[in-house]
Amino acid sequence: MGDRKEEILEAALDIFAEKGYFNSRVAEIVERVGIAKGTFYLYFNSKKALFLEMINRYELLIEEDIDLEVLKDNSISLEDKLSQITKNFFEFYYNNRRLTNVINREAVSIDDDFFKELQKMKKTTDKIYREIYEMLIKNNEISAENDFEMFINLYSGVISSYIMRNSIILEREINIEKRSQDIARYIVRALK
Amino acid sequence: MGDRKEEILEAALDIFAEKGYFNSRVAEIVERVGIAKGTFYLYFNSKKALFLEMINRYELLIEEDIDLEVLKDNSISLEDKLSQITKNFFEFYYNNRRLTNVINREAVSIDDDFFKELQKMKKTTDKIYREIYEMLIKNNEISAENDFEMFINLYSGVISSYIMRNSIILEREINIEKRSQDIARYIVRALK
Amino acid sequence: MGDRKEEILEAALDIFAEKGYFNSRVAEIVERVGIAKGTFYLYFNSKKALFLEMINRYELLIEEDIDLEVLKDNSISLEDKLSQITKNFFEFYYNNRRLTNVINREAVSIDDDFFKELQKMKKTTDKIYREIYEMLIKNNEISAENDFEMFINLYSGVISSYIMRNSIILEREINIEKRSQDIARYIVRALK
Amino acid sequence: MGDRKEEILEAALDIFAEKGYFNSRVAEIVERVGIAKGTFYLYFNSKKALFLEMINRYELLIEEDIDLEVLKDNSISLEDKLSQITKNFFEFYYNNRRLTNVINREAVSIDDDFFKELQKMKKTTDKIYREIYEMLIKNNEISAENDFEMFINLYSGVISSYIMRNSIILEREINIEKRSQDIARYIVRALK
DNA sequence: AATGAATGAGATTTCATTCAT
DNA sequence: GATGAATGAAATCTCATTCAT
Repeated sequence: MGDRKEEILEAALDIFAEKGYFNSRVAEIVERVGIAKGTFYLYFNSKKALFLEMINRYELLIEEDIDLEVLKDNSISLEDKLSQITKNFFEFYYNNRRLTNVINREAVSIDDDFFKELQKMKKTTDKIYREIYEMLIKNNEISAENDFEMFINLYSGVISSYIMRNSIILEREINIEKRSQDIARYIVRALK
Repeated sequence: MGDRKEEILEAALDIFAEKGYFNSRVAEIVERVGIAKGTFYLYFNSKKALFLEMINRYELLIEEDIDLEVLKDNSISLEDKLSQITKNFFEFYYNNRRLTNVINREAVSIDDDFFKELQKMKKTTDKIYREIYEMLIKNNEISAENDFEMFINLYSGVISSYIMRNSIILEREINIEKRSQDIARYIVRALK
Repeated sequence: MGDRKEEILEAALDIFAEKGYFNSRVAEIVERVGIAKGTFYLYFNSKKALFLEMINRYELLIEEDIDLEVLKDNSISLEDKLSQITKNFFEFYYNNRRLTNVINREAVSIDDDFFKELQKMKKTTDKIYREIYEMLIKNNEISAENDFEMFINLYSGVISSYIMRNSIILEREINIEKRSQDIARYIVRALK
Repeated sequence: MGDRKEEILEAALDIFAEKGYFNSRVAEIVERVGIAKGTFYLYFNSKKALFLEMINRYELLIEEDIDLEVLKDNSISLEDKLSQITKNFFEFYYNNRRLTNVINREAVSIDDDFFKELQKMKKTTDKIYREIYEMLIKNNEISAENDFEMFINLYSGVISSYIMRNSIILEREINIEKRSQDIARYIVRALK
């Protein structure tokens, strides 16, 4: 069954979230799943391959889950648009918070293969922010004098900051609804 | 001499910056310094102790280098104040960019000792942002309805984002002067 | 059907010839046959048992295929007799060249069970050479002062050398007809 | 000390001679030397690297130990020349009999790195036989109609055969002096 | 203070074999 | 007969750390 693979990924994520990739042992992962060591290698060629697949799936998830349709809706205000997308980001990160943490943590670990996979992911998120930016410019919702670099750092910066500052203590909750509105309001004020 | 210790820290930073803490070997560090393995342990109790000292020193550096005096100067505008402090942050990060990268990277690596050290560092930077925030509130330079959480995420978020997005490719330069002014302007607009 | 067993032996020989016994995996063998791993163990108790059977069959083949009848024919010369037998050896080795290579290669691998099986094979070939030797001595075709040890080393040595020197590059062809005549001529000259 | 490396090579040879390369474990080698596992890897990058070095040293030994000077001495007969060289070969193989066995055994193990190293060795021995062959042809000591391929198979064949037939039971002794003379006599008779 | 050979616990990975279906 | 997922013992190799010199 393909479920066995999912079980391994799930257990690995638990362990990685708890102690980081480098401090996690294949022995612990298989113990948590309740399988033999050899079984692990039926599903993944190596511990590294498992992590690469994890990152890869995360990337696909982002692409799928961040919905930009709202940008095209002319009946709602800029602030509401950004608020909804921000909420979408927060929800995505919240729903995948362990994975988000694991990847953010190990993110720049210098290993050529990780680096490539993470660059791919960066491209994906950059593309999302660029779409938002261009839609806003096109509709004259933000001033054309704001360059993209400024926009992405301001917008993704505040979101990341929320995520990361709160990720260390995972349990600490953010009021997503309110914070999304706040962020949208500030961004609009800053960029209009 | 005490210089020997500095040499080791310097070499370790080179290696950590290049391949991350976990992928770096004590063997490589001592080879770069040109000393024997045993010598390393005359100066540090362990590889981990070296890294903890590195983080600790970084923390002291921040406290020393970020100058908040400008906040008290009533002759200059809010925007200029923030611009100067932002520039101060950028310059600090730029001057210590390898160390900044190394620490950001490994920052959340879950190991109790690292965790404690990094929490201490977080307290230090939080304290700096809090001082800025309170000064601004006290002088009515930003609206009192902005809570600190919002302020720090917005402000430190955009700075971190600039640092991290550009850190991967270290050579890529930011126009610090201009970007500091831009950021200050946006923050003021957002929070006034 | 019994064919299944032959298929496995055939595939195993392919793989052994390509990478040697120790570097060959049961997984590869069954994959080549297109059967499941479990099926392999319906036909052989172990990977080793398969190899032992392979060696055993080779031994039976030699006994069957090397035809010593010509030695009894008084109408042909010593040289022609040896030439025909030599040709017979070469043809046997050529027809079973992968198997010959595999067995020569692993031949002395010290494992008690292999050792026993290979000793049995050595006895078989020694017996053949001894029959040739005794026939030649009996018919006064070679001088009685040549001892068997000398004979077998000279005769089997030159044949083996041809086989092994050319086995590494399997494609390289020997002109069997001519080389058999040459060898016979030299042996006769040397031993008469 | 470099002696430690020699100790490891010596112990490895013992074990390889006893059970073959593939059946030997690094654990056994280090146990025999009386060192820790890690120590092994200070001297050799891998088990394979150790074996490659072993083969390489053997090759250098052959080149050094087989003395062809006698061929140039016009005061002695062809038979005596060959006898002396044959004795030289036998003595070399006898003095290095465990190594000879190990290498012959694993010789054709198909692994690209072994293959390359063994090809190098084959070139070395071929060169020695070719020098002998050409000296003999030049001095008209053997008939020019004998081609090199025939010569090397006949000559190296009988020597190898003696070595290999007796290697299985290592203790069995050959009367080197007598057998060298015999072989020389036969070769001369065969090729004159 | 400095050395560096030696350590050995422990990590990842392999693969012949089993057994419930 | 046939399957193939699962096993787990055992192998190779790593590397932070020690300690006699």
